[in-house]
Amino acid sequence: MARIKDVAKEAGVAASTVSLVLNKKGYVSEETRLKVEAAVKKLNYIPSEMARNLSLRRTNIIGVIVPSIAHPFFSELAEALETELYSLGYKMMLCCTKYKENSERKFIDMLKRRTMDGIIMGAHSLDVSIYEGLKEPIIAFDRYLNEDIPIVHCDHCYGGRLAAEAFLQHECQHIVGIEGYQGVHTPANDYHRVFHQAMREHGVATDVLEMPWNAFTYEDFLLTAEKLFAEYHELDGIFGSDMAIASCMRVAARKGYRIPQDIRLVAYDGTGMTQTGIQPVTAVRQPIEELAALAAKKVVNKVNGIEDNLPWVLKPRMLRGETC
Amino acid sequence: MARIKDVAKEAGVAASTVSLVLNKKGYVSEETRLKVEAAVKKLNYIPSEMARNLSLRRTNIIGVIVPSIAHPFFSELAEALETELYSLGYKMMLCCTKYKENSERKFIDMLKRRTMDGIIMGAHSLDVSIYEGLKEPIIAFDRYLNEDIPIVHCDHCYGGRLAAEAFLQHECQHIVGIEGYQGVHTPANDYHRVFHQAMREHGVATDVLEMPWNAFTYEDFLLTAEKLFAEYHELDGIFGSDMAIASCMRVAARKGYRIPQDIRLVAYDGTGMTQTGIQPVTAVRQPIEELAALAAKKVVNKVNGIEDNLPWVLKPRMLRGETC
DNA sequence: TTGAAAGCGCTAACAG
DNA sequence: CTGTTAGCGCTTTCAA
Repeated sequence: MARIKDVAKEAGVAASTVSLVLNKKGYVSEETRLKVEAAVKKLNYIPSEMARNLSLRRTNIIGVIVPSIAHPFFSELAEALETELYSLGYKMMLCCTKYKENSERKFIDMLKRRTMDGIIMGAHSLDVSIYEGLKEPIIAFDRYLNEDIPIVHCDHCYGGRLAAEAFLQHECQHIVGIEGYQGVHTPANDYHRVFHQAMREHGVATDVLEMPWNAFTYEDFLLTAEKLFAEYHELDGIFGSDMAIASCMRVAARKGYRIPQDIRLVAYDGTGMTQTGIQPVTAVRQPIEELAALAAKKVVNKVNGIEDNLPWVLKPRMLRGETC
Repeated sequence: MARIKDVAKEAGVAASTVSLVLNKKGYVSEETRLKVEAAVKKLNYIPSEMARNLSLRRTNIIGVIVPSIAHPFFSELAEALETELYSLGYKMMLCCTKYKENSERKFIDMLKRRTMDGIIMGAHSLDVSIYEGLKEPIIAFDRYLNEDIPIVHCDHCYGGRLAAEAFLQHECQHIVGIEGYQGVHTPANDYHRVFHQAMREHGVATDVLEMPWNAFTYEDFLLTAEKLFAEYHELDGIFGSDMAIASCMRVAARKGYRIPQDIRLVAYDGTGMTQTGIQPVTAVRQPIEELAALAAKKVVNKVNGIEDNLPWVLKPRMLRGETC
């Protein structure tokens, strides 16, 4: 492996000059530039990023922490984040916490070790104490971590209202909401709160089925759907995340319910999966790409000590489907 | 930020001794160990990974290149890869090539710059020349890159036969296969080849609809499904990837086809999405977790110069659904 | 416009 | 068992 020294020797200049040429900094005469470029080509020189990182004290890596990536919401989010970070000159290191005891803490350790320059944190932490006093650049995605950590999220109150409006156009009597584990402190809890309140105001009965913590697989959701239909017999509406609704459709169909005649369904998230399959689902769509772009820009700005006045909250919108 | 020097001074020892303690290497007396540990705690010392990387010439990062992560197959794959890599002591850097011109080449450049120690390459490259003469550790996932790059993949010939058997239990006359862009050199092309051959041998007519290159979004698949039903009117069977089949279900339902009475569907991949929704899909399931574990182990072994005799090819299995 | 020299913060021979 | 020394390969003052 050729090093910068070798290139310098080959070109008959100093290493620092090679550095200047490579990074297009300072003033270098055309002549020496050409000599250096020729030497680079001849030796097939490729600078070591590790050395560069150490010298510059930055890696241009942003860590992204999510519970799971095998989940439509997080997979669309991760894709958008990666694309946006890439266009900002950063690479994305991914951590899925779901199956890994303590991995969240280890990831925060990496941040302190400067393995990455900053973090976008979207996992469902129960123990938020590890974020206390953290000086490194970090942005929360749809999670409350602490007062000092800014948080990018969707306007879930508005989302809850959209869902309520969809149901209120029909004559539902009893709607069950499938919620994530309530021990997680997230703005997303708002959409259920607002939804149930709106339904109550209109005299519609609602119930809540809470998912276990960190349950994100198809199996988890199918089990929950089974439980829901076993527990509630009079229901005529279900409100929950895309995965929850997809699983309920499966169980409802098996039990002979017709959708939407017997039972109405509204999904929250509105990822691509709601728009394929036999019946496209009526869904509240979170603006995933825009949220990701925002989070990426904000964390990069933070890394570079730039203040911005980008918004923190973006509005969802309704996707009209055939299930409500 | 405290450095190893500061810790050494605080503990009254040399930096190298601190290093030994931190990395649990060599022999260090209990007494000095305690002194060092106390100093570490007192100064709140966290070693810099960049310096470590430079010194060791390794980052413990594995790059994973896929076309898109917002796609059920790749998202399940990425999750499994990340989990496996994590358990082997590696971090995963992700690159989605779909929307990024030239990003594949840039990623290979990073490998040469030693930004990461190795790569698992699963994107749909058209230009395979960038892999020629590559000395760095790289494993291909379901892609032919060149003679020197080993490739982990599913036994697609067997998968094609499984799909054929599913259809042959019924009386199909005309089956259309939705295929990926054939310009990509991948073992996955085998399953269609084997499938069509088997159908021909049993006197069943088949046709092929080819997707454009790098088309992986829900919209891409919905367009293809529309095209399929516009082009073929007599069809009574469709074979394609999970996403293709999900989209066809949508269009078929809209056109009034009953599934499976009027039209039979078999999906290839068998990701979680096939098992939710109104009708669970009959699918050939690739052993994603096992493939990922294999690819991860192999790339790590390659990074460490270890020869292994782990298998390269794993068999898929049939998931019985309601669509065929 | 260029070069010498001093880091960046850690690891690893090697000597004692 | 511990300290000295010499890197790892690049960047960046600062002088010339």
